[in-house]
Amino acid sequence: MPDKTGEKIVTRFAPSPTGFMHVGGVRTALYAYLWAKKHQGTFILRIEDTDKEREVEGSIGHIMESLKWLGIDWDQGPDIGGPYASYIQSERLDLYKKYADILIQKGFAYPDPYTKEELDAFRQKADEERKPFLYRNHRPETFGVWDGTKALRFKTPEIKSYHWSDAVRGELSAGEEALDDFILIKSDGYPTYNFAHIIDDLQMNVTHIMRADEFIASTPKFLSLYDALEIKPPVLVTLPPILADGGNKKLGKRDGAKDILDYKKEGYLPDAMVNFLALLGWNPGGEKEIFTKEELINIFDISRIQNSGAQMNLEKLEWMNKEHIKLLPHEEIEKNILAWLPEDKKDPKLIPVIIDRISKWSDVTIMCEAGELDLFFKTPEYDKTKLLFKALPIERITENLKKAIASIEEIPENDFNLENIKNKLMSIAETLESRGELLHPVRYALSGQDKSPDPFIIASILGKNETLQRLQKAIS
RNA sequence: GGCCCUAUCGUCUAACGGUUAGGACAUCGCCUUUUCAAGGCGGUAAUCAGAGUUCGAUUCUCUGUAGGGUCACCA
Repeated sequence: MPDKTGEKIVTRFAPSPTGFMHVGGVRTALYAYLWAKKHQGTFILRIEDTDKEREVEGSIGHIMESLKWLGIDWDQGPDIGGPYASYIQSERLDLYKKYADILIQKGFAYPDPYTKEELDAFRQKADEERKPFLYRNHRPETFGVWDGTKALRFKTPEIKSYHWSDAVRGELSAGEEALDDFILIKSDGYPTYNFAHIIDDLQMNVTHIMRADEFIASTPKFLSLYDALEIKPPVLVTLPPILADGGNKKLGKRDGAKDILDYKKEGYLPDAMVNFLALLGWNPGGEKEIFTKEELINIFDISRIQNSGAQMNLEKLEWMNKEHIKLLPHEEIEKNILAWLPEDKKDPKLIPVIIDRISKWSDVTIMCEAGELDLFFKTPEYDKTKLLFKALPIERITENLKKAIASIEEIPENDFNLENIKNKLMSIAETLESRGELLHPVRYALSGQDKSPDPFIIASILGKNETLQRLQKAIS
């Protein structure tokens, strides 16, 4: 491995600016980042904007914002520059032209004489014959000088079966059918991904290419180009696909893959997202599952990346986010809950009832919208028959409630806290046949709801005065 | 159709020839101060199928099956 020979590890994330980023892209970026950082190497952000048709305005900013949110910081990139600037492919056209000329000189590139219609006809014929379409079957005998108005094709030097090694998948191979004369430079002057990424990785000294497994099929084409250029390819690190939640289809934008920043909007923690994505397709082998970003950098290892696809699992993400919330200092948790509470409910006293009921910050909003906190702000209207506990007569319940009122009145205003309320109420409840016959009516009288936090915490939040008023109302 | 990749509980995964096949999420049950949540404890649940190699296969080989990728002037 290059890292053992002292060669500096250089990885890159090279998205095309065609819209938002989803978890698939983010995980590719994350693995590249973790591997570079683990070796004090360099992580590059490069924008592959060679398809002007598909480009979406604002994507680059969006991509950078997404990575920044997650703390995936790049050492070289479009905004901060670096020794190989520019990091935007459309600004590097001269470089591709230079290498295109080299290929032409070597006799490994030629202008494509066909029109789109002719090409489509070839393709259709191959399709009808149930054969793979191979351009090289139609390669012209002789070709003229490339003047830039036609597409420039790569003339595959040798048609053969390729065998190569992948850091994740091991030994891979493909038949000759995988080799073809692909386009290096399009007729609009922009290079294709197939050509540009190889030139860029070469120039930027990239040592490891993290990529999705859809590129396995075109690897022989790349290898053939490396051969023509007489350069050694970087280590290929093929990542397993991320599958849509509940299915076995690869997660993609058409399948409802979400913008990674939507998770931010929903109140997921970046560390939780990083942790979750790191473990989706890789794992360190132990039984520990909660890791900080720094821990991940230390233990990440490409040799333990998974071969097969992994389903995106929202429930596990939520669980993991909750675990990461628990890691936060208490003040931090309170600050966030308060921030997510609507203006009319920003009361620090509510935090104890909220804190265990959320797995992400937006759950605070959901709780509010469901009216779960309303009972703390207005005296509830309720069905008095529900005060009853099991089949006990109303007289017995009233009697219990009176005892509760009496005991609560004994608590001094200044000592009206959770612990004292609990002690007082429990001391009475213990004397009864069942604790429920006191606790249930009290809880219901205070909350007016079938489901609510326990009576002690409700009372402590309501305060002595309001607690007594509600209990009085129940027996009146 | 050609070429290629993949295959352990529902899901994410551990086990790099010998384990009662382990953990986590989810699920189910019980417990804890009534309900809900949280928490604790416990349960159900998997090696795709068939051959072969081997004293012994989840693990190695082959075949089949299933799923996926790819065959663009997209990346």
